[in-house]
Amino acid sequence: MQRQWQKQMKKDSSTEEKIRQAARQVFLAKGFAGCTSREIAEVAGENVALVNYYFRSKGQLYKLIFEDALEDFVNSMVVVFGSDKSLKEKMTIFIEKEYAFLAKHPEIPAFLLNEMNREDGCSIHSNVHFEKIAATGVFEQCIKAQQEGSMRPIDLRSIPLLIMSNCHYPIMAKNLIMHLQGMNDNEYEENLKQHREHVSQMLVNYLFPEK
Amino acid sequence: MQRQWQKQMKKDSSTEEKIRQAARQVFLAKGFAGCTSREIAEVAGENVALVNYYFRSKGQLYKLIFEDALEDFVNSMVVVFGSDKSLKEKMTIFIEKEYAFLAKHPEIPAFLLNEMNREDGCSIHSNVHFEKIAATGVFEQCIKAQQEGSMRPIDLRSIPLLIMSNCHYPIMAKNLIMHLQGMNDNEYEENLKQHREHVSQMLVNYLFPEK
DNA sequence: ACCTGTTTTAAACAACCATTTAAAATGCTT
DNA sequence: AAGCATTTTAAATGGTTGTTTAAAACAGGT
Repeated sequence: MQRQWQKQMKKDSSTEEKIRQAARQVFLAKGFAGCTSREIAEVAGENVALVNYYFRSKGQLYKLIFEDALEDFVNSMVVVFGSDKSLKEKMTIFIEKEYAFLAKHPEIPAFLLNEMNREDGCSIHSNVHFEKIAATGVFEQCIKAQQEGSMRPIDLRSIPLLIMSNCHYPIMAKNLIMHLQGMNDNEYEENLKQHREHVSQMLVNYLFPEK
Repeated sequence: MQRQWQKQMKKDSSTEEKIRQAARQVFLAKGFAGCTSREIAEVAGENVALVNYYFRSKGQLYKLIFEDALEDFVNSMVVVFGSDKSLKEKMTIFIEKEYAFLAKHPEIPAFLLNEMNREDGCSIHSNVHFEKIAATGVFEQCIKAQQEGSMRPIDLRSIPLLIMSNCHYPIMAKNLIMHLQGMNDNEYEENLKQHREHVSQMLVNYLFPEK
């Protein structure tokens, strides 16, 4: 007996959803081993047993959150690459959007990265994410640009790495750099704006050399 | 009653040192919350109680390892900056050495970074590390180069960030990138060599523009 | 009001955690 | 060989972990 209005309710404010959101918040902040089921339930304002009632186990819930975060992460790329701009424009826009996205979700890169390094971690068992990016045709666009000579002829696999390095690291390493350089939060955020411009210029200059 | 030869012994193969090394290995691989005292003792091949006997607590031992790793990390920078080469040369050499260092200690960047993001984590309570780098005079060298026009006049705090982003991220994100792009270990390592060249060229081109 | 399936609760569970204890083993000095 | 401090051990401590249980509360249909 399916009651549609109940299913709808689930996606909004049900206990299940409250726990899911609490789990996302806590897992992203502290990682799998760094938190407890009880902590998640507490943040959700619900009983501990409900975590297992709705999600069977802490690990199962974690997998769900991981896939969720990975999807957000990949989607934030796909949007830009799927447009019909030139490669140079796409990259400039992407860097802009990526910095904006990471300002809202600063924990995602480190979360995914750590999870992939965890032994027995949630390895990525399908290439659906890669295909999503490939489906935008951005790789063909690169090959064409390289043939035309407008783009530096480098291994295509190095390009995402160059971009991600310069977008993700400054967010992930905020606390490390801040402390090492004796800055405070405001100073760092201010510096980040300048830094974004340098990253943008540097990458464009390198990948699309003039002459 | 201090027995000097015993103190010497401690630094080599004593139980204390065995535990310290085991702790370093395990902490770097799994983080503080991701492992147990028993696991460390097991790797060291010693009794669990000895962890507390020699280091009082898991947290105390962790702090020791953290400082240790941070020092290695900073030292790997100081060596290069302290030489009497030109800035451009220093940077090229540094990137080379950093990639080599990280090939041997790939877990260090993520370890330090995560620790700095951990609530109640080992924040850096002294600026001795920063001063070690400053003492090489590399910052003055930068200012002079910027005044001469041989170096792009950007905020000095952005320069370490640019370099570290492009040196550390490709190591830290190995598993993530590998899985997303469907590569294997050998392919990634191969790609990394090319990538290092791009990083080197790109940074030099940007920071020391010709004309 | 009663039945029925779902949701929530407090309590209990065994397993494991970091740490402590007290006794045993070890090695050096005399 | 005896004495002594240091080192190592097995066992126990109290607390916390993820998960299960069984009963209670709640809902809608009849």
